[in-house]
Amino acid sequence: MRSCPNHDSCVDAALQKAALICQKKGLRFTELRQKVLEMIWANHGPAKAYDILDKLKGKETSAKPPTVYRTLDFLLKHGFIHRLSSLHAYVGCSHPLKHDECYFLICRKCGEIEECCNSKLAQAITGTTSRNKFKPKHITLEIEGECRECVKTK
Amino acid sequence: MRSCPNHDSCVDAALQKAALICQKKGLRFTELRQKVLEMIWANHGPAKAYDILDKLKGKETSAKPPTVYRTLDFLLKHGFIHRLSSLHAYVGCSHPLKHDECYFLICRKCGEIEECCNSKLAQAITGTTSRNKFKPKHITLEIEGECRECVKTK
DNA sequence: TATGTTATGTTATAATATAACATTATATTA
DNA sequence: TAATATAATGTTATATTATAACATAACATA
Repeated sequence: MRSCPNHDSCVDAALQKAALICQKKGLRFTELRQKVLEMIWANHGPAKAYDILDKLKGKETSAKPPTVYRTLDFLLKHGFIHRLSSLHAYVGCSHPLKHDECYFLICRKCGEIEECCNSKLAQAITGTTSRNKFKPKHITLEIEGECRECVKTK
Repeated sequence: MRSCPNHDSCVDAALQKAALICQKKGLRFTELRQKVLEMIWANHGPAKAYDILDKLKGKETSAKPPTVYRTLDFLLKHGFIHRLSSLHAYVGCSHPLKHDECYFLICRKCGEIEECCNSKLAQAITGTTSRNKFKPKHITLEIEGECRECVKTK
């Protein structure tokens, strides 16, 4: 992980945050959900549903696609992860509860994904939609390219 | 089509534009490519690959998935259509050649898609990426919600 | 402990997309 | 114009992503 020298603490933080939020909201943070969230947080890159499935199978269970997709739905619904449409993949959310709309910088080279929550950008989007009298419900903004580090090491 | 009183001319314009560009660039605008582009332009909503496939089959051919996907690739590559990641669908581009990055307002209710090329928005995105020293290669911005018309007719 | 609710298991299949190789059509140039 | 190269399409097979539908198990609450 380029951005985090101690990734374990990164994962722990995410899991603890999720546990806390679940507690507050009266949601059940089951072992399965924990495991899947942890797998997604295994790195800051995109996690694919069927890779998660394979890992789950490896661990013990007779996991099947619905096992994974239902768990992903739960995690998505409560803002613990995001779905990256352009990649058919999922990534952990670093600030669940704060806000819904997140934008992503996706590095083609190292695969790292940076969440990027920029108020100017948010404003520009709102500006566009309101000028069009369009009522936004969900925004997908995924910017694919080369990250800071990878640009350096051409 | 809410936005175009005479949609036929809309389709014709798109096809003519494409034909012209192909000619200039020395690309072959084959019958298949024309047909597929026309099908995508059949409305201003998202066109799905397998729906196109079905229509093609209906027409005559022994069309198969690669037939469609290869044609879509061609149309995408040369900017005649856009892919909407969040919908697994494709939509005609109303100004091929002008620029690469287009943003989309996707109406949940009527399904209409508006291309929306806003320089402020483009600037905001560039601002964000450059602040992050991120070199963007491809931008996916899809805003799902309710369009002007559908908001009215609640 | 009975009951409703939520979560998970299970089977099957739908929907989206590509790999790999064969054939046909077109363009080029000898 | 025939030979050759290139681009387009045909064909078979399969990979990848995702959901429907129904069964069972776990948990929360009365």
